[in-house]
Amino acid sequence: MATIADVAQAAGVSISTVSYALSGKRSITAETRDRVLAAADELGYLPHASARMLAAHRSHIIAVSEPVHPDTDDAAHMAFAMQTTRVAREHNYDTLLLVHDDAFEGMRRSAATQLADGIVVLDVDVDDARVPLARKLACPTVFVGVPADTEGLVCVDLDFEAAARQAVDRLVDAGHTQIGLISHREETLTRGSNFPIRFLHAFLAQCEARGVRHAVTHPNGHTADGSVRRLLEQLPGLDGIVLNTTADVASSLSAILATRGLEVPRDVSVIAAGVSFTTARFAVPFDTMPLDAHASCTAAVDLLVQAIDGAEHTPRIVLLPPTYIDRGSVIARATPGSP
Amino acid sequence: MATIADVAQAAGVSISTVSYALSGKRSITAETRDRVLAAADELGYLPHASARMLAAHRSHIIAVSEPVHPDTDDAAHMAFAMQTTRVAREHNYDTLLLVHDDAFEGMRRSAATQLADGIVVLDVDVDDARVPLARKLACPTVFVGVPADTEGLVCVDLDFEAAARQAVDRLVDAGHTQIGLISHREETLTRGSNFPIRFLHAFLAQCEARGVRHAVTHPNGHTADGSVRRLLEQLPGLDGIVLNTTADVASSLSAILATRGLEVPRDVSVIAAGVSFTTARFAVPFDTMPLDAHASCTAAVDLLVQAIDGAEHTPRIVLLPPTYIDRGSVIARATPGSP
DNA sequence: CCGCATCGTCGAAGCGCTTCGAAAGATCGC
DNA sequence: GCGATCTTTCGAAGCGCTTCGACGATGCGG
Repeated sequence: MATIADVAQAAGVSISTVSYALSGKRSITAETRDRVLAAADELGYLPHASARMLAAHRSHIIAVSEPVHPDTDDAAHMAFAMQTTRVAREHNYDTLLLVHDDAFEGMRRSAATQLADGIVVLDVDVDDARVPLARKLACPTVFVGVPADTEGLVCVDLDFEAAARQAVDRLVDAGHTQIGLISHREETLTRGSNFPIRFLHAFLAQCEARGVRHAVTHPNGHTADGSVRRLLEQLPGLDGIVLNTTADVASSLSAILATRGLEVPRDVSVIAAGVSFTTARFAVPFDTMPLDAHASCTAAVDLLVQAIDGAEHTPRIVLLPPTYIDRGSVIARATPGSP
Repeated sequence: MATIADVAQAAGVSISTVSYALSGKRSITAETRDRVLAAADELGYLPHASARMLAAHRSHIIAVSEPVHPDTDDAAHMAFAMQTTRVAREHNYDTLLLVHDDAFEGMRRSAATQLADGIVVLDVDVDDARVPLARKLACPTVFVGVPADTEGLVCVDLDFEAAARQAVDRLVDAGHTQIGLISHREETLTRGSNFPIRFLHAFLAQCEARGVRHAVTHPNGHTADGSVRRLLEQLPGLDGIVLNTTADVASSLSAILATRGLEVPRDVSVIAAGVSFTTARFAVPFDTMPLDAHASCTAAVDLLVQAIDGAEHTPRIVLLPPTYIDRGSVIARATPGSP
């Protein structure tokens, strides 16, 4: 491998001149620069990565922490990791993949050894162990997803409130008249993230605004059993359900509706909004408004690179507009009075 | 961040003593070593990654080249990348993820800058551009999958011949009497990889050995159209099909059989063997014997780490025993004469 | 025509670690 | 009891790069 010294010799200049000619950090005569560039090209010179890292105090590597939660599916994981990698390359960063147990331990390691300049935390849990870790790491970190306690963090996530409004609008526009929201469990609302609460409030507000009958329920177990019962008590003519809940509750919904002779979408339309799991593999796939991998990873990497480059890295939550994915679980209802 | 000098000072020894105490590369008195370890622990010392890389001429990073071919699905990609990462960690290596275009360019870059100590090439194409690249890179490389020209390469792949034999055995054991093989296109056999040929020979040999009627056909387009016609001409009572072909031909099979009133598995059983794509999402999912991510990535990383550590890295093809994945496309046939 | 910027280039000092050779003690045989 | 040998530790030389300060050369105004 050619070193910078080889290039310097070939171009008849000093090592520092080569460095400046290649980095452009000091002015160099055009003629000299061309000679250096030609020599570098000739020799196929590429700077030795670790030497550069050591001297420049910068690795140009971003760590991607990706535990593989059973809730999310592999294809979704891949999409996020890949997007992060793709965007990172555009900023001239490589990505180190940290999976499973190493998603946690690797964060500590790559930060402490200064292997990574920054960290992107994927597949964030409400009560994620990587949150306190990130706080004490002294390494720029961006979360894709919002945990319960966001104190001091930079997070990118779906705009929950917009998702709630859009879900209500979809149903109302399609002629639904009685809409139920299956939210998170009570405990989650009280001691967990404030995002389920914000979703809930936006849902209520939008239902009021559109003048549609509605009801809200919180599951008490891991199925939608009680929730469906309570919704039907309040809204006997229930024809639309919005899900902003956990994967197990959501996946049980179709079967539970079936026990009451209700079928999706024939009798009830369903939209899963602001959920982090995929609904594609459900027996009946639901329309959903997920966190978009492309948009969120682009935003996350942009924020991270800014932070690494010393621009501001103040704690904040960046909310991205939802994208609606139609899987056929919402159909138009004849409005009362129509044929 | 604490440096080795801090540890040395705290332990009251020289820098080199700390280095040797931590690496174990020279003998150090137990008492001294304990003092050093205690000091390192106390200070939370972890060696600076790039300094170590530079001095030791080793990055402890493995690059994972993963273009994302449309043929393979995302979940499969993820499985391979993750397994590679997991196994690499067990050897104390981190993985750099190179995707899309960068799967190629990144290989060159990470090898030339000595960012990576070795490369794992995933999702290998028959005629893969990364093959000639790997040859001139002077960086240990292992392919997971077998390209057409394997000259000078280290590859890990499925044992095609065993897969062919096992496919025939399955069908014969389940009472099938007329088995057809849909192989690759003629051109592929003549100028491409020799693995389709080896599969074909093993298929023929096993059919002879089991004394079952059989026929072979090569598709001429991108569907199984002509192949099915030719097979039925030679075997009017065709009841089993083995696929060792491309994704597009395989995915067209069910529909083409349907035009002749044949249904899988009611009338014809199907096994896809030694194919690199997934059949899980086909309208009718086929039983398959794919390259196992866990086994192949483990083997690949083991080989790679050996090569990096200076043990032998002689070109070779490592073939792994196939695993049968049952998706219900093979059912038992009543043998002639049975009720 | 001299002093003072300005510009382009160079030399050298690190960055934090590994590793070689050697020094200093300890141990042993004769 | 003294040289030979072995053990344990140290000092210093890099690894290949970035970057700071300095230096000679040029251009300018007074």
